[in-house]
Amino acid sequence: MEQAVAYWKVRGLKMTSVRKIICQTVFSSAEAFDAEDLLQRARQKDGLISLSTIYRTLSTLQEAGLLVEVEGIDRKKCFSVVGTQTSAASHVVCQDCGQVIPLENPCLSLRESGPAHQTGFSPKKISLRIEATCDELERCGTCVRSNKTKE
Amino acid sequence: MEQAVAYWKVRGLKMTSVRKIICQTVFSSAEAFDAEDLLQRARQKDGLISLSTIYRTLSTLQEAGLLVEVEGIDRKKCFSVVGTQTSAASHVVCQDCGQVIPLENPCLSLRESGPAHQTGFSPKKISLRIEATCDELERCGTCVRSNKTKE
DNA sequence: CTAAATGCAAACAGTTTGCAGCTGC
DNA sequence: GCAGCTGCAAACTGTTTGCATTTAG
Repeated sequence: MEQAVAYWKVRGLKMTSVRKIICQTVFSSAEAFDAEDLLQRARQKDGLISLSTIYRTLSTLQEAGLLVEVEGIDRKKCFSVVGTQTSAASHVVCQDCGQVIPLENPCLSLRESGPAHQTGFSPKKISLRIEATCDELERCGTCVRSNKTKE
Repeated sequence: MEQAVAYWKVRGLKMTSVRKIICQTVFSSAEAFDAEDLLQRARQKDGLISLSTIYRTLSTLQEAGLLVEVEGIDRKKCFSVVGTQTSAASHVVCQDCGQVIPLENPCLSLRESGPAHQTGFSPKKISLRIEATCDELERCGTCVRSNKTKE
């Protein structure tokens, strides 16, 4: 969050009230979210925020390296907050509820960049995407996560 | 190729001339391709083939487990022929020329399904996507692959 | 006061779908 | 001959963009 502010300040960009709200919402997310989700949640604080602003803000946060993009189950762009990882990210994408859960995977980059290098490429972003079904749904008929009692 | 024929036969579907052409084209591809690429190439054999048929055929080949989907650099759906791999696939996606190159990565699934399992999910598809830049382009100013002297 | 940010509506791109006619079996 | 396939054009969906207006610094 402070990093986002810093990023904007450095580039001579403005910290507006809308951006503040979006940032607060973004950085309090445990899972990945798509633009629509974020709009929903941000509008609870300011009902006028528009989708385009959401997209624009997500772009800059991504450029700032504070978010990574993941493809959701329905091909939507999803975003998740990056921790300390450099350029590699792992996510589980649930086929049942569509939820996208970040996974710790500290050595992914180390492990996987080698082979790519050997084929004549320099890896820039590595992402592991695991599409999966929810065990709980399988057992109980409902998936706790699908009711989005989140945050 | 024979597998595709078999798949259709089993399901009571037809082997048409259009499908034959599309299959030939698909299964002679060294790299991943998107619908447009495939249309291009298939039309060299039959100038009337339509995009919708391409999409529809790609879908069934994917259902048949003969193709996997990868996200291209421009967010297009790309497809690559699966070898013997089960449910895991690795690709390098070149940021420079957009080409998508399949990577051998025999143990990916073994290595990566564990952690997902522990979080309460059963992995169904695992895909490793490495977005990279082309070393050659970096050195020489042109990327051999970008002129698509392929196949 | 000026450059940047916003909301809105319109534009876009890739993909999917409905339908009338054609084709394999 | 009937189920399934095809091409076309139209519909869709998520995302991006142009523009007139507002706002931070």
